[in-house]
Amino acid sequence: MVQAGGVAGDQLRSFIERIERLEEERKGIAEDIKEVYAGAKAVGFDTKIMRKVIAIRKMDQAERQEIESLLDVYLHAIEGGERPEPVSE
Amino acid sequence: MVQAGGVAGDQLRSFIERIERLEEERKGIAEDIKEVYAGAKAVGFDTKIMRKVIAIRKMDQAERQEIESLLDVYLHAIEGGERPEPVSE
Amino acid sequence: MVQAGGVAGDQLRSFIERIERLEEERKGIAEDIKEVYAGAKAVGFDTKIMRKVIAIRKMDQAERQEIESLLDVYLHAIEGGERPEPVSE
Amino acid sequence: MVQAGGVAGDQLRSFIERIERLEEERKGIAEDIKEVYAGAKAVGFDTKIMRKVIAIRKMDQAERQEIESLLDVYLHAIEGGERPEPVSE
DNA sequence: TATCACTGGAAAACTC
DNA sequence: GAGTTTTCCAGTGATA
Repeated sequence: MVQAGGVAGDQLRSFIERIERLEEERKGIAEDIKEVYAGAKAVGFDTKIMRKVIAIRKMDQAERQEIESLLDVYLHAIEGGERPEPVSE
Repeated sequence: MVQAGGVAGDQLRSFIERIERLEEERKGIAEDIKEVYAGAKAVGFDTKIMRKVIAIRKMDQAERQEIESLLDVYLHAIEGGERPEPVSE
Repeated sequence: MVQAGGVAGDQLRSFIERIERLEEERKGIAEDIKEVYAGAKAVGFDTKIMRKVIAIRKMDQAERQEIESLLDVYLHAIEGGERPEPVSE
Repeated sequence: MVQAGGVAGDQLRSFIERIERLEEERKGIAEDIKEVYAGAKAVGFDTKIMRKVIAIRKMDQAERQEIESLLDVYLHAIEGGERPEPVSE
């Protein structure tokens, strides 16, 4: 055997290096974000409020997606004949 | 010493039993919820859709709370003099 | 047109509200449990171990129920006049 | 009155949108990482161990950087003509 | 039964 | 350095 690991070892190394590269990137982006916050703070904005605003916008977006997925489910149910219409009677 | 644990043991036992009782309750409620879904399904409703609706309503509520907390932070910031008004200039 | 929210709508609304109420309760209990853990931690207990203990007791209980139900089956078989085979193996 | 959304508003909006874009990117990378782990798992590697390996390599790297920076300081001191004390302790 | 999403706890990161 | 918030993963429970 040539070296500890052999082919499996090469494969493992490849996976790990890919992850490490991605984590580097992610770290870089995290720093960018931090810098933007710092810049905003430097010109007088309250970063705590900014974070809240961003959180709310994120929730909005998530909700919109949920509603769309609801629509999908609903249309699918109609096709399937689950319950004829929401309002019969 | 009378028995393994003594006073500390009694205390621990008490904590654990309280938790177990609460978990029983929680389990009971989970069963109730399941029953309600079953009842709804029995009269023809699509539980998948129901779950979506409930999830969306939950998100609405969470968002409303986030907005209120944003307001709190905002008012606090004004008092603190962070940034005079959102729109100066 | 009856309007969205006819009888079926009322029924659906009722189901959903019941579920939401139950989920509220469940959430409340989850908070209670957390508080008990916090209290235990405050007086020096290791909550991680406590969780293990509770998990084990739960398994024990499940086992006991298993045995009891086995016993029930066995006794019913006897009452029914069938001659149960002696449990071999 | 300039209207909510004057210059300060534009500036704020710009900050927030930049952050949101960066968070999108970060999210994408996080997903990539997850996929790599999934791929590794699929061919039989233990991701838990992989995480450990990566953590250790990160520590190693931090250590190496520590050493290099120490070396830098030392070399600069030499160039500057100061006579560094031999590293004692 | 097996996949699928979700909840809850543990760990990590960031802020102050 | 402490405290709070995000992030991550494992366990649980629902659905098909």
